[in-house]
Amino acid sequence: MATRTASPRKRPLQGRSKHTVAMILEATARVLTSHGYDRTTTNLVAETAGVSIGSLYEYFPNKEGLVAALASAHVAELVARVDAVLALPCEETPRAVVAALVRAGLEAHRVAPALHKVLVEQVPRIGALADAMAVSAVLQAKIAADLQRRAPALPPARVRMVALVLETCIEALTHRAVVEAPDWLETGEIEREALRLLEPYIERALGP
Amino acid sequence: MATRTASPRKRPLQGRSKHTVAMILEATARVLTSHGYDRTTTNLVAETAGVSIGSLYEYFPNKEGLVAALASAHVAELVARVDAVLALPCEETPRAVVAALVRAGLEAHRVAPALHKVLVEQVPRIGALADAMAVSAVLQAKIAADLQRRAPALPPARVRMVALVLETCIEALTHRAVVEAPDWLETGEIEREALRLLEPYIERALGP
DNA sequence: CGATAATCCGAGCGTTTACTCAGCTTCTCA
DNA sequence: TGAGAAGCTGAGTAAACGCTCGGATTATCG
Repeated sequence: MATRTASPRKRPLQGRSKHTVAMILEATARVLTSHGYDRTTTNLVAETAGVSIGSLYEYFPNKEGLVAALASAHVAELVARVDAVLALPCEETPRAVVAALVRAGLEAHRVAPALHKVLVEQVPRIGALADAMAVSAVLQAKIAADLQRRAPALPPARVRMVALVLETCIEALTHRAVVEAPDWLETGEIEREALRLLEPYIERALGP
Repeated sequence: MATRTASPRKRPLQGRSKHTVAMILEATARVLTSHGYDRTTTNLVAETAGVSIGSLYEYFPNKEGLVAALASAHVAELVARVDAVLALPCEETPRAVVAALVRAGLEAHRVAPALHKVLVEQVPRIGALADAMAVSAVLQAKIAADLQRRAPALPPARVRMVALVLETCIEALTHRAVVEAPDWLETGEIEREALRLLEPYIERALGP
């Protein structure tokens, strides 16, 4: 079983192996959503991808590595979206920024709700997976920095708390929508309600 | 491995066996917090409890059963606390009810934050565990019913949405505090901030 | 073309671990 | 007090599954 800490593996150089890696990741996502984390075996992933188990282990150190790759792709996308929002000009009202953050969180989960559900509910947050899935701290720091920039007068401790609340609620509402009612992701109902919750909060927190 | 669906086992009748079961559950909690879910083996639990593995399987159908017992105890406590809050007289303001709900959520997690952290982060929500850990829907229904009682004029769909937001945010903030800053559970800082967020929201939602 | 590197293959090894069972000990109660 | 019920024991079983390894196949390039 081993569970070694993600040892370095061969990197795909030729187009052939790049394709193989892509197939493996795609298969991982498919197996994960259809079988769940526990019943996802490396052999099944390889078979589903149409490659041999040996090839799989050329590029991924272990089962964790497969899932971590998917998770960090998602995390990277989310971070990118948030960065884009926080690059908005300083003149934007806090409401607008919050609205954009909510939208960013929701957009990032529209792609593959079923996969996200498995990731959230079944994948144990330990080892490499823990790091891969620990976005919240990063996002909170980014949001806090941005808030501080827009409201320099506020004490940093206060800003951090507000960032925590914002990030926590956006993530929670997004995930609830993903796991309990994917429809609401489409209709935008969750988005509207999140704003009803967070806009007054941010106005009071930053405003006079 | 099997993973059969929680088959019925012997129930502890004499005081001796009741004590054994208690020891096993206590050991489960200890091993869970110190080793994590994956590294929690039934043999280790039995050893830690000071009983034989055979005795363990007299009372618990499988590994899931152990964890499910802990989880549903926690869930039962939480539900009881929420029920107590919702039994408050109708004259109470919505703010007061929300404050009480926040407090209930936080109180229920003060007992064993480390255990809750493992339960939330590492235990896969599948099979028996899924049921055991699916409180949110139940709580939302209870909260919705109460809100409707206090504001009969509101459309049911709207009430359900508000209940979802309330329950989601309380749980999320509570869990964040548990896993990221158990201190804030004690200081009451999280509680105050949660109210700053939720009181304006509920007033607008129920009010004129 | 020949040589070297990159890629791919898949049977099977070794370990882990949930769980059983046959027999022993302790309790209950008529 | 003794017979049956309840409880306890722990070495052993069986099966799952992650992962390796020796070797075949294909690409790259002088």
